[in-house]
Amino acid sequence: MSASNRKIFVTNALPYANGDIHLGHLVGYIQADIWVRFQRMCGNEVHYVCADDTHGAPVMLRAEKEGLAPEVFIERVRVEHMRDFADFGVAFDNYHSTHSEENRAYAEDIYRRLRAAGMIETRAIEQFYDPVKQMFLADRYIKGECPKCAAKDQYGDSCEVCGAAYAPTELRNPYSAVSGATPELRSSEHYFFRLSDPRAVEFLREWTRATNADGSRRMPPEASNKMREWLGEAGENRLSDWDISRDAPYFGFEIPDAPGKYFYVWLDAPIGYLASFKHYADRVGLDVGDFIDPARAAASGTEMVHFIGKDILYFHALFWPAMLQFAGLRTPNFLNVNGFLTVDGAKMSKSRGTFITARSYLEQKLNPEWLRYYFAAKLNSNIEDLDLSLDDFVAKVNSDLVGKFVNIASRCAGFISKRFEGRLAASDAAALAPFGDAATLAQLTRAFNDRDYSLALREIMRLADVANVYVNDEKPWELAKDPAQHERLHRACSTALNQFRALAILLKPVLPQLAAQVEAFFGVAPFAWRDLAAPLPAGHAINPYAHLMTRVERKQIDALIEANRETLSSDSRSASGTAPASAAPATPAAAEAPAEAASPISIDDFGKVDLRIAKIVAAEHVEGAAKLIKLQLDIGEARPRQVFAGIKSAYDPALLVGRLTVMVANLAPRKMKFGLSEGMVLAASDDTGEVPGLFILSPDTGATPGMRVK
RNA sequence: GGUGAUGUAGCUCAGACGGUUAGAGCGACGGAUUCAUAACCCGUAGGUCGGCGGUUCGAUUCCGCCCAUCACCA
Repeated sequence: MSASNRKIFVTNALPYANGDIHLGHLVGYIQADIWVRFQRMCGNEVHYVCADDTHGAPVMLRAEKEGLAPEVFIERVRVEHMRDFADFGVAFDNYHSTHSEENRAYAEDIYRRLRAAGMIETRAIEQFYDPVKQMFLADRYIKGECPKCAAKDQYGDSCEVCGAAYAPTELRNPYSAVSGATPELRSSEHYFFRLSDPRAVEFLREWTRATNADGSRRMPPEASNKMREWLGEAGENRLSDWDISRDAPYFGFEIPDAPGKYFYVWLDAPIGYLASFKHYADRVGLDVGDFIDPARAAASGTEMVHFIGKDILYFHALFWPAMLQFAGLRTPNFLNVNGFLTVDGAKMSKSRGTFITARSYLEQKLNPEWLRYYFAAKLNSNIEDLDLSLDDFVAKVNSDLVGKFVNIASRCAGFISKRFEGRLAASDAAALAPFGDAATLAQLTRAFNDRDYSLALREIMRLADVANVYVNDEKPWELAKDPAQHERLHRACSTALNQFRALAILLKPVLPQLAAQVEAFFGVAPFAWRDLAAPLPAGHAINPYAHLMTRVERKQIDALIEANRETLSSDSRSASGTAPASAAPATPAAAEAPAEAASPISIDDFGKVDLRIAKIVAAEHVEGAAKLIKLQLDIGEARPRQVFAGIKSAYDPALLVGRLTVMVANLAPRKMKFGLSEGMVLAASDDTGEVPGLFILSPDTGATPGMRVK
């Protein structure tokens, strides 16, 4: 890494707006989030954005099935996705939508530039058409009998029974999966991006092989192998042109100067990275040009890094760089590619209950940081699949995080609080040496930067062992019995706590919530990487220790699996599953009595509370307030209400803007140190403190600001 | 069918540009300890490094074939 600060634009693949976020998605998001947090801790400037990928036939048909306008449907999904990511600590600076004006503008602009560069051509193609539904059908919407083995109800691309692959036109007795009608072949004019153009092939061959200005590679070696395979040898041309248009009806953007033709969802999806970035940059006053104009990006040294799954490598390694290049925009510096998630060595399965949604994980009261740690402990920079072994998950979290890491503070803090008035002594430099060792820190820094988190965590856990051995050798419990050893006790516990502090700093990219608790325990400012340089000095006051993390129990995991198990009869939960989690079967954990309900009140009592749907029109941090976010809430009044909400620990203001929530509108205004608070927003939290987090409420789609809640 | 990746202790994974007794964590077993939400510490057992062949003084590490798993392509 260079000494000067890096300026990095980071994206995660856009999740499709037709289903819940599940643990498989989270691998890539957690991987990217850890990287972003690490870069920021090192003082680098990072802009981290994402968005929902909203266009295409699946969304259109799904919304129709639910009786909603697609715009309404995708907004509902977007809010769910944002909440899932936020709850797992994936802290985007912005979470936008591909169905946005920014994206339309970029898509049209890029298309026009590609057309001007001679990279677009039109061609008539023959495709199945559903005469009842009056739409062209993608391969997956055509079913019929396999031409090889005659198995019934096979999809248009391959047979699940005999494995044969074929074209949809080869199916016997084809029918539309949408309407059941017999499809007819029709011709239609399509628009193509000329990937087979020698200029594109040459560019991609070069782009894959070359490195960035600083000599770093553009993608993992496995990915460039794949690219070579796709591109073929020099002189060879294996690429075919890319069909970027779809006929109406289609949910998407109409192609300029082509009535009735729409951009294929994959054309505008990656452009959504730029759109989300623009949406964010406009808000915070950042100049997008420094990041997307090739000359200016080179001049200012900005980087663009994408985190994607291996299933979409083709789009990001071929189409996307080619699109950017021929539209005169900067190309990515790095594509990080992650593999798929398996559970106990097998593909995620709904019937086995291993298709685990992010929401169900949270509802079973599992700590998101457990999963962040587990994924990090197994992630490296290559494209291999990652296995979530449930027994291993329990063992690793309990042993590493609770048994080793948290235990260090737990076994020493009491002595400092009880005997030394919460103040540290000077530390034993020799015992701290392994934690400040230059070679070790360089290795850890490199491991995080290279996304080799498993290596980093192995090394960090080695250091945790060092700390536990130190405590064992010093035996503070014996020192405590001997008044003559008073100073030695003080020094030993102070040293161990400084060892613990170093570990917490190193773990912060992975465990931001836990690190925040440790920062509060030590009463210090948010940890940065440079804090590793020096321990807390003698005299530093710490706060009383509160237990930092509980253990996972196998029965919690069993309950999670049970909650995700889908039986054949429960088709209320569709394949893409946005069914409310309350539909999950009762489980031991779910059946546990919630906190005692308060004593009954009359309906009149309740009526005194004026609850309103409120739209968050602005949100910002409050200077000097540890817990507060300042919100401007639109409840249909002439002027938005100003409300201070104690939700800073759980929400990023940027992600709140635009959300609907519920507020108490007739609460007496209260003058606070930071200004007048004219109401309160409702949020849920676990009174026992066992489940971390704070959750504000969201109304179902359709509610509008000012509506009364009763 | 083609291409690629993976296959190392019971489990999850490191590692070796070919070279003395192949490593870690977890689990198991034994011991020690009680500060710590039974955590921690010390120790022991466990592997013919997927199979077969080749190159080599020597291969688990290189090459070929085969098997298994996964992915991509057609």
